[in-house]
Amino acid sequence: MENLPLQFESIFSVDCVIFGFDEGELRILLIERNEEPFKGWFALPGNLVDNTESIESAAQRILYELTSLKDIFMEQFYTFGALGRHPQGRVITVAYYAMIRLNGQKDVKPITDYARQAVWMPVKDMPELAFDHSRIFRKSFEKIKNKISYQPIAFELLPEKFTLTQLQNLYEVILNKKLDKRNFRKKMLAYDILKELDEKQKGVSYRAAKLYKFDKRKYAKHFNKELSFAKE
Amino acid sequence: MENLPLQFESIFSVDCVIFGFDEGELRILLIERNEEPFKGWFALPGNLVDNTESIESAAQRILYELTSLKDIFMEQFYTFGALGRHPQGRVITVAYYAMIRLNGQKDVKPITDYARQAVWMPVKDMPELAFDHSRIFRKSFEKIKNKISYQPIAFELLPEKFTLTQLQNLYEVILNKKLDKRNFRKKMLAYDILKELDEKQKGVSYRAAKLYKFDKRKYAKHFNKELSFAKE
DNA sequence: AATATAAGGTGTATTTTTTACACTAAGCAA
DNA sequence: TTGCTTAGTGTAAAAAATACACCTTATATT
Repeated sequence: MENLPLQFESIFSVDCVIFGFDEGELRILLIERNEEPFKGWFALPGNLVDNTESIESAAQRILYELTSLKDIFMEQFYTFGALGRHPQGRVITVAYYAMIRLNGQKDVKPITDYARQAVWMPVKDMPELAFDHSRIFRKSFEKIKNKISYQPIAFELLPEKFTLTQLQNLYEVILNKKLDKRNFRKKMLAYDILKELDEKQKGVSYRAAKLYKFDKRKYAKHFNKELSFAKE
Repeated sequence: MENLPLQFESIFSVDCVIFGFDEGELRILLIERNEEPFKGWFALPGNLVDNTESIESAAQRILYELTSLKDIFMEQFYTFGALGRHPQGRVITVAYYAMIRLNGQKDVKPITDYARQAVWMPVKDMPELAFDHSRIFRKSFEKIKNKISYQPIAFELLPEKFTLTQLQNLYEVILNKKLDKRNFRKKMLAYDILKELDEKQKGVSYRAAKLYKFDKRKYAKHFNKELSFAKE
């Protein structure tokens, strides 16, 4: 952090891993590149950070330009700076992830013509991505997998009103394992962060389930405390 | 990650938060700056990353130049890129932390003259640091506090042979709370990552305690599995 | 109207983990 | 030998995690 020339330039970028959940499927938001290198490849939405903006606001701006999504809260999870990661030179990228609600369809359309399209790609169908984006994606996935185990972040992916079964499905998809229905419900309800609504599912061809809402206030109360050794 | 000029420059830096534990006290490694800005202030060891080195190796090199420490395994924990963090312009810093063993004294001497000295500063006596380094330090401390709660990383700070009481003291210092002796020992031993030695403490003016060693192989075995929801 | 279908919803017993809690043992020093 | 200081130990109670199976309810089908 020293010996600086009085003026300097920087090449930083941000890349965004945006998770969505739809029809029981976990998806992430990709763009199809319309520029070399990797023209025609899928990539994470990402671009260069200006020297006049914070990294966070760059992430917001870039995500908007490439997908039309606005006001998404993203969390930084790792910075990638290996030497060979961009064919044209040294680029260090700060990676962010977010989990968002796909109410029916969120329109995702690039505003610049620099991405040909933006798509919600099912995680299970992920192609090889441009640059080292596959690696970035894998790291983000580990991150949320880990985080969901001790913090109920999964709500951010669900519609505002959801059933316990939907919630469980989401956990099962992210953790990639079956969970016991009774134990799952017991545990979730014991956390006391769900509000049971007087409403039921509609339009299903079987018995409709009760709907729940996530209760932010209670969540904040409970999940400031930590686990395991810190518990005592 | 696009529209790159064919050549470009970067101003990245790394900052290192190195934890040590000595005489029951948690310390971190600081340098006293010998250059403007913040000449005479204490700061985290850090400097600019060359375009020809990976961030990790830059961290190694810089730590060596400023403190003579070599071959320290550091873990990246956050990237700081707020606009005003360096008075001369935009600098994005990737921050690393490490926990190391202070066998008696590790010599810490700057090799460049760009730091006047390097010191092991007790965490409880920390002065306000240069730039936003106080903030970086606080974030690193939260990180290890959190991590120690589910992974026994504390061993890295202790001498190779240590007593259970020393280990407990360290936990207490990091977590900033008293732990129950019997429960602590029970839990630690139950993890089955300690090797009991046939040796005792020497040179103490009271009953000598048994010495233990950390068993890396067993550690690796146990701590690949995760907690809580992932347990089932 | 009766039946089939598909998911919703519920409880208990067992095991494991966490917590709370206090005294004796050993070694050194005076 | 006595006193001082830390080492070292066990048990009971509470809480949390797990394993496990059937009846209920809404809709669709005949």
